[in-house]
Amino acid sequence: MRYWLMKSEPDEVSFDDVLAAPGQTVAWFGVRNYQARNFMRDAMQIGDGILFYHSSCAVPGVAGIAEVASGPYPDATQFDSAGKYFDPKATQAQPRWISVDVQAKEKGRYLTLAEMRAMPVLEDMVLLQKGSRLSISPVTSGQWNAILEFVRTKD
DNA sequence: GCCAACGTTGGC
DNA sequence: GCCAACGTTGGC
Repeated sequence: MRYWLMKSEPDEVSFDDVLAAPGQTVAWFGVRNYQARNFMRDAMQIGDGILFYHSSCAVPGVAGIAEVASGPYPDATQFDSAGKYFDPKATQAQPRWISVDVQAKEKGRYLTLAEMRAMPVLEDMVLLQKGSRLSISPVTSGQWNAILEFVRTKD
């Protein structure tokens, strides 16, 4: 059982979009970074915890709690020549990019990036390191517990 | 829109 | 294999 933070642009897929999806589950598509891909392919297990993070928006932060709901499988968007995630070097026989399914579990208090930076327990988070841009990053159990406690706090 | 930081590409 | 140029990310 591991924990992860996964970034999504809410204009594209927000946490509410996942909550509204059938089974509260969506395919995590569009990862085009090898390190992030390798986390999905090699390290993620069904049931791992996910911090669903909203990036590139007015108030970036953790929007909800989710869970890994499938093993890795080829990301369909790499084969769509009309789409923005098309990769001409990927083939059906040798896919380059993968997806996992993500299921929304719990929506509580929104934890902003600014609030995260103010929490000493989170100072070592990969997300908060200078220059860090990884769209999928590991989270320790200590970081996870602190964030879960915040998310479950009433305002 | 700016720009720092990072990843990828491609010439050599 | 080096590294400059370019493209992307993502906060502000």
